[in-house]
Amino acid sequence: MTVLQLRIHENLYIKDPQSSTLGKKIVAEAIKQIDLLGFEAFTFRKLSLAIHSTEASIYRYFENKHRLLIYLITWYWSWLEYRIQLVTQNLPEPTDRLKAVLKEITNRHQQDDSFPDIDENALNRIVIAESDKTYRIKQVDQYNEDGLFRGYKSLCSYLARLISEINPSYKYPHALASTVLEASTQQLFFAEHLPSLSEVSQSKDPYVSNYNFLQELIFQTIDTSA
Amino acid sequence: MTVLQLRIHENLYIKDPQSSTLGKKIVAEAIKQIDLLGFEAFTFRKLSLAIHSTEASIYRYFENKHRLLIYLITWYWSWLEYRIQLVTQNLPEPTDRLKAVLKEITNRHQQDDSFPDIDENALNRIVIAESDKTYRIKQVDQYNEDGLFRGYKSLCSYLARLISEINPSYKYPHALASTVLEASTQQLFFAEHLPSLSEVSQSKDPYVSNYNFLQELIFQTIDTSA
DNA sequence: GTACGTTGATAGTAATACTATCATAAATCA
DNA sequence: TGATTTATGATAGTATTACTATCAACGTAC
Repeated sequence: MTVLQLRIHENLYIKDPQSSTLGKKIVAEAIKQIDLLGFEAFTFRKLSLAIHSTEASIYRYFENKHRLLIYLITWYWSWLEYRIQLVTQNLPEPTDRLKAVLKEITNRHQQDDSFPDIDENALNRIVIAESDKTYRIKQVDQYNEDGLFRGYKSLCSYLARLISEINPSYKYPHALASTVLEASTQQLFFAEHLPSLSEVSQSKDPYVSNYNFLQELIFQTIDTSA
Repeated sequence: MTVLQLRIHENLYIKDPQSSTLGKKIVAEAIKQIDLLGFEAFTFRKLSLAIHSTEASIYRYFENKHRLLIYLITWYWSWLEYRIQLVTQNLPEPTDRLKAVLKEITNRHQQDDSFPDIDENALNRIVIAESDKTYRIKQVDQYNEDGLFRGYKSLCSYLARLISEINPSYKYPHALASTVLEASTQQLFFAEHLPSLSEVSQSKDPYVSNYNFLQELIFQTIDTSA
């Protein structure tokens, strides 16, 4: 299988971690540790010890641990968009495309051999647990200006365009798209940790149940027959 | 106007801040500072300086700043539920009740004279900016066991019951309730900081636009005519 | 073979999130 | 009134974090 690389916005790193062995080790181990410890308890010191490197070296790749998190989450959204393109290529009907997109978004992902350095499954868990932390910060406006959220915004506007294609008169395609995207991870988080907030928790396969919930939500909302 | 008090889960504080002058000052100033600085930059040291007290004294009320945040956000959800009860009292039709509830949830709140110590407007901004931080933590399961999220869960299940009343066959009342509750603050956050993620940002009054978006979302989703 | 770029080693700093101890003033109770 | 809790303040101290700075060593490229 061909090994691929995703282009990640250059403001997210100081030195491209995909360009060196150490960079790849930093990213791979960061995914492991954030998944395991949670973002708060994760530190560059722990990371440096695990890969037998130093804090100073890691700082040469990432300005701080928060930018590293945004880098990882952005990588995930970009990867999702790439997979969505693959999956929707041969679907002429926008309705089918939307369903396929939702399937992909709510999928419990396995290792993607096109990107051998990244553990997509662990990254998926990180997205579920930590993705909000990318933008729920005081500096959100500055970060946004610097283009750090383009990965997420790109995916969201793709979804919004698809919604508009199906129902051009629907007034809130972007709001619906962002709501569904957010809910897609939120409901899984609730299912695991605050089960009384979502029926998804009672299902044998929460991922499938999540898909059903969101599919109904989106199609009912933009349904023109009403 | 009668001055009221909300009962907040006792695990959220060490000593009830509503029981003393210092306690009230801590809460009032914390709201000001978190609103102004954001939760990350907010510290007990800054807070203690502002109210001419000491860190040690604040620690006698709250175990740490995170629990103080949960206390504030819980206060807000409980207050919302209290207001919702007022507003829905005389509405026999569940459809009218749901609309009134949504109006209340999406309202840009003003000072409530029944609670003179709390700046509801600032607290509303804190909820929009920081509410996720209450539960997006590694200790979420322990916190949940300790009952720290009952305020939010109570509001969510109220909404879910209302949804079920309108459409008893709808399969995801809690998931829809939590999605709408989350979206109600999220969309306002996006409108202000990441406007391309929501049409709500383009409206003259984002609060009204947010209401319209959510109202349509919820009623279309549980509509039985389809 | 030299120059440059990458990494490692080490040290240091300001701030944070606490914990502990003791003194003092005020409120409570007998 | 006097004794005793109780609440707060004052002060000090600690481990950890999130960096920044400097210099040495190593390998590669020209």
